[in-house]
Amino acid sequence: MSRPTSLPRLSEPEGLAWSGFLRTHALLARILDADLSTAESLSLSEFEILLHLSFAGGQLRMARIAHDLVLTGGGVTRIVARLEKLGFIERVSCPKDGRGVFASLTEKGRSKLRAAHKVHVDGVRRLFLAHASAAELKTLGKFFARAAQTARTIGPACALGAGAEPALGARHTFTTGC
Amino acid sequence: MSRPTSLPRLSEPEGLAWSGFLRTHALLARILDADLSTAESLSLSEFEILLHLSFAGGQLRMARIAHDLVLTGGGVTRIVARLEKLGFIERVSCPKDGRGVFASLTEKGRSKLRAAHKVHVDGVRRLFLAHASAAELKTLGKFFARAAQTARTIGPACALGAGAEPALGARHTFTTGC
DNA sequence: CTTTGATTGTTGACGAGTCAAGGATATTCG
DNA sequence: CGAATATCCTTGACTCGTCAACAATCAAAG
Repeated sequence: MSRPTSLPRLSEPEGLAWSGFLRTHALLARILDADLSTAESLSLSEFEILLHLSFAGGQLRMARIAHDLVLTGGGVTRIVARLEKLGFIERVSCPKDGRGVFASLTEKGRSKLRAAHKVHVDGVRRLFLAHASAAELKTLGKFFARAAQTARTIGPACALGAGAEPALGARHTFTTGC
Repeated sequence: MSRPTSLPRLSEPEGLAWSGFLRTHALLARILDADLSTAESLSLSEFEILLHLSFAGGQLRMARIAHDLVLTGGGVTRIVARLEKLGFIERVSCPKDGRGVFASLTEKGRSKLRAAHKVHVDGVRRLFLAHASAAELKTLGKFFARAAQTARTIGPACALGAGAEPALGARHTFTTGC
């Protein structure tokens, strides 16, 4: 009875990889968020926006953040609103495009980020990086890059918002230009 | 200026692996959920509970589901309530333990699961499995197993609910016994 | 038996982010 | 120029799952 009938089953290694992926993500997200929250009163998604801004040189437009972090426009508006109220971010309207709004790291935000980053990196090393050799790490990186790439271009089976991407492949250096 | 000052940075392969992990999960979760929703009107978490029940032989106690799928007790109560209303699951109180409640797959639930499973597996192959060789798949599986294992036993830095696990290591066969 | 302590599942209150609608600005084309 | 169309951000309504409090039950110890 316990045999799940005739499901188009995954092989065992397939199943282990996939379910491991899901469970690991759920566990790590929960733990990292908890660590960050108790240590720095920042949620993981708030932190990730701060971090992403820093990587990009300090400011980024709302839509870009949403795309990069796989969030909704509305979602970003709200997270940024939170961060702004805390003084970690400033909204700066874009001069060249009347519709555009930059989320811009403040000095307070940068210093908060430094503190939070320590906690975060610590957790990532302990929970994630510690389990892979240098070679495995490279494999992981390439694998995820392929998967993410495909997911972004292919999208849902019932295609919705795909098509050739606009302009976010390479450049990730100083994005201060509008 | 664009250099993020003195963050205890991750090396490039480390950063790529970690951020790839996050982004890939976000993308795939979103797509798989959308596919499942439009094709079978089932959310990903609802589907996962159905699937997990099937794997376990048909029924499982609430707490066990919560543990295995990394959810909260309250969360499971609500998802199961939804599935029950749809007729895919039945609540059966546990005879040996007055507090216990089994979530039990109904025939309707099994057939729904079969349909949804097809869609799901299809997506997983296309978006995830397609990007790894057999060898890489094994590496992934082992890596995630180690990570999840550690995450479960170590838990948050500010330890909360860890300790030696109760009894869910091996047995995963016919769990029909109470 | 009874008391104390731990577990189990449910529920109200809430936070987070999605979705869809809407106002504002850009862009394209006639 | 002017109209049609697309993009950007925000907001109200809503869904989902968490958190904390609670009632019920079990387990251990006196």
